[in-house]
Amino acid sequence: MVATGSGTKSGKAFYVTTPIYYVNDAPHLGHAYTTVAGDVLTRWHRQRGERVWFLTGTDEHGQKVLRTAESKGVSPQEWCDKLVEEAWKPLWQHLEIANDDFIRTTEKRHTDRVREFVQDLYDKGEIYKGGYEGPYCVGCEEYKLPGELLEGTGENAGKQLCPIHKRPVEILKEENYFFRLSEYADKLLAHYEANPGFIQPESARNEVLSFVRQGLQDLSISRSTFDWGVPVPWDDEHVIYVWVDALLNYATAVGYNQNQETFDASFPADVHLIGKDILRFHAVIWPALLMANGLPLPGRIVANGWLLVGGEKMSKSNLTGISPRQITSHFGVDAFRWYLLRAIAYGQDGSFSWEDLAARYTSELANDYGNLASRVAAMVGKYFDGVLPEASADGDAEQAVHEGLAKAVAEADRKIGDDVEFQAGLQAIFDFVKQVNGYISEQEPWKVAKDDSPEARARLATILYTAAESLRAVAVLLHPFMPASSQKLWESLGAEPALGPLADQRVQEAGEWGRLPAGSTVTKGAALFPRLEEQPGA
RNA sequence: GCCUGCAUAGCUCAGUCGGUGAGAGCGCCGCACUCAUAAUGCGGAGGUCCCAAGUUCGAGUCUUGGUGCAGGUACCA
Repeated sequence: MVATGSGTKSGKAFYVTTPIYYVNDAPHLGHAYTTVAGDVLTRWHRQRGERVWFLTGTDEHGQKVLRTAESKGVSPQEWCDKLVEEAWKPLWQHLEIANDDFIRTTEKRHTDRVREFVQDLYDKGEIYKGGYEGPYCVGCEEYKLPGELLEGTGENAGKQLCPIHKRPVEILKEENYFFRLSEYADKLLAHYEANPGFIQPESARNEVLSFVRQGLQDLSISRSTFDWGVPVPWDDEHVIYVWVDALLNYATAVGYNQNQETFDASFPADVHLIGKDILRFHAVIWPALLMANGLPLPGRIVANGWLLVGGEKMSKSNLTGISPRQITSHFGVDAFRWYLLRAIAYGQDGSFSWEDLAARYTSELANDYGNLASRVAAMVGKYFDGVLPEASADGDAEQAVHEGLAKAVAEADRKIGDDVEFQAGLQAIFDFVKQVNGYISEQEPWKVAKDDSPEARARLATILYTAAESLRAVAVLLHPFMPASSQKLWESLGAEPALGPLADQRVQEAGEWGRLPAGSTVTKGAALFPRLEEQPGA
């Protein structure tokens, strides 16, 4: 857990969540994608000086976990403990995820509050006991909708068949508790209407709109066929439906019904980051539950797309592809974090490939960015003995760089901090890197260095200061994405003695020209992103 | 089946209200340069804008049909 920004503002924290991941198996690329996005978003806001709360965690109840545990011959709690401690938490640590809390739905701080929340709804008349009767497939172990059934033929003539198992379904009846979701359709639509940015991206919003416009049915929120879950407070025969249990983590983790002060300081979330597979739960059921209990609604739900690996969809049921650690062991954690948000427009589906990562790494990280840092540090060392000189001869070329930086900072802050569009923000930052490379090539400091006249020395000093000061800003802007390499650059520029720790640098001030003082000690360290020659088979 | 969205250079994608010869990055080819991680800068080649018909003075951009792909069609999560 990492400390939040020091620039505490009065009022509510900027509260961001990832989904709590279902611990049926080890984390894969898709989980890492959403979690990295949340980490970058919150790190960005911390560097804006805001108080931030970043929550992630695990969803541990439900039939699937129970079954998996049984098949492994352990209790579900043991199974969850093992995965959380040996797979999930270590991966987030490895990826430098600076979450402020990690909630597990099996924790007492969660389960007690869930029971209270559901009891409240029950007391308010939002929950009623009802029966569900419908066609049930024994093979699938779930109810089917009448519309998806097939007409039987031959020996099954006249019967209806499960579309998957092609076996006759049985009509089963089960008693359940239902939440009056149907009464919230209009209220939800009104909220979507009044808050156009509530669901991002636009395509996700449209899907939710068309779904809710068709009308909503009440939601069964209890299960009685298995017991791995939170018992319904007034009826031990039932456990609370895992999704209701899971969604409530966003409230229970920040002190719902436990610590009003903490709760008010965080809740509701400003941004719920999710994968589009769980859009409906977050954009429909979750707000309805909050409305029913008189709680405020989140700022927005931002859904990311599918990650396609080798042309195949990456999902919880399809674990094909590459593990996060395989990638980081070759390219490093920074490059991994950067690539996910650089290569794919957040919200759209995107393909991940080893080849593309290798190509972008070489071109953008090694050649453009890393090499820029390298050439600048080398020249300050060679021509000024590693002491950053003063810029005393600014001209039009320098002015263009100053303006380019201001523009890059404004664009990046708007795209990343406000719009949750990482790709566009990174684009702005890397366009600036390209501009600085161009500036150096045009100014040809290595030629200016051959002239010993005072005028030439002043020009040379100005060129190198301009380049180094540009890098200072880049280190600040890239820190949320690539903490380790940015820190290396910060040290290489000798920025810390005068400016303080990198994590404390404000994005708002990153574009102010001249922050890195002349006299700073510039050292050329190891390459930020060494070229990777091999093409190891994935 | 029904609903929605997408199909633009080798690859990944941008193309606003329809209008001068269709764009970017990467890759490829050439030139310049040598401070730097054989890096950088400049230039070039490369496209029947999925197919067909239609509206229009004019369509990648609108309409209809077709083909292909993706997603949704609620309580596994």
